[in-house]
Amino acid sequence: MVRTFRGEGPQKVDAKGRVSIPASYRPVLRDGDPNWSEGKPPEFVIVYGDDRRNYLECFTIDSANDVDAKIARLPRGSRQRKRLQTLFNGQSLPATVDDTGRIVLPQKLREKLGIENEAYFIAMGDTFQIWNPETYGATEADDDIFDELPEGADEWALLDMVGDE
Amino acid sequence: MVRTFRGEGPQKVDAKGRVSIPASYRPVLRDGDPNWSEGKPPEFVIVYGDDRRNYLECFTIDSANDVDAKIARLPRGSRQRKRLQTLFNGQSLPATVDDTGRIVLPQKLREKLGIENEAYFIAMGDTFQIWNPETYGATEADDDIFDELPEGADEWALLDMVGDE
DNA sequence: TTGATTCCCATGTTTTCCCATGACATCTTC
DNA sequence: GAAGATGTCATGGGAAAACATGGGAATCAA
Repeated sequence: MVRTFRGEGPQKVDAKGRVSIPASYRPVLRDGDPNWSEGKPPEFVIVYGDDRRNYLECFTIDSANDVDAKIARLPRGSRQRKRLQTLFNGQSLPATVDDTGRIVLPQKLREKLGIENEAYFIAMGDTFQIWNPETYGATEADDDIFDELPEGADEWALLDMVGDE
Repeated sequence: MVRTFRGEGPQKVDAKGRVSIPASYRPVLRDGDPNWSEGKPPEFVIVYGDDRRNYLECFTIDSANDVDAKIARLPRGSRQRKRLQTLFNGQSLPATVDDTGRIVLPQKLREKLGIENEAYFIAMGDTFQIWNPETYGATEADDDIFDELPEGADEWALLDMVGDE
């Protein structure tokens, strides 16, 4: 079973909003879709959020279900639950990978991100993100936690902040 | 089986009160209607409540049955039970999706919400809501728990308030 | 009978589907 | 090991289907 997205890179977006999903993500999407079977197109979930969020976050069906289950454990009517449902159920949409490995980014989302003819994909563990290439460059450059590490430390130092189990 | 509504957006309401149900909700409504079969129009339940409630909450037949079952477990004659029955059985009505994917919002409900020619749909897990677009904008804007999160945190931080099992 | 409700048909637009092509990379086969 | 064969991938274009929305006639209800 494959469950972690890996890799990053730019991808062309055509006039209809179609984008190829990086080939290495596709098996992960398939495996993460409990309804998938040979011949059917894999489905997944795109979370776009409100205007503070300038990228798309993509979940396999399985991980989306996990999140939904977690949300469902919050007290009904609580503000957290409402907010999370707005984000995760409202400001999101189901997507389908077609048989050539593409998805369609609806115009609404392309406008939101300012994407015209290129999108930047980056793997993020059990999700992946889609950015406007320019936004991605800018945001990453000026918000890098690595810059805050002590001189000489390398990124793995961040891992030591996790307790083993 | 599809069970989670996803997506949001405005939808035109015509002079007769007709509104298109967002296409992505339709399969969920169908799957949630145990009586549905090819060719029949899917049914669901609209809860409108009293004047404290300024939106409509829509349930699939299945989830409406779940709610009814839960209510039935409350002590007969208890105030909670009475209140919930009033809301859920009394201040609600059955609805049918026609073959073009629309429903009719009765005039009474349009007046209650102040809806004239547009309605705002938003998915909320196993239900979806219908708002007057202005009311929705206003309510969301001034009650956002996200504004209270620490600088740099994103919405998922809200999820951490849930215990894992 | 008069307004409201339902049903049927119409239309412009958006999405989806199906087919096609060119770039690579790999595998074959002599 | 070189020319071709094969496969995957990214990308494009046109046709077909789905969708959102309107309008009118038929039906219903009070």
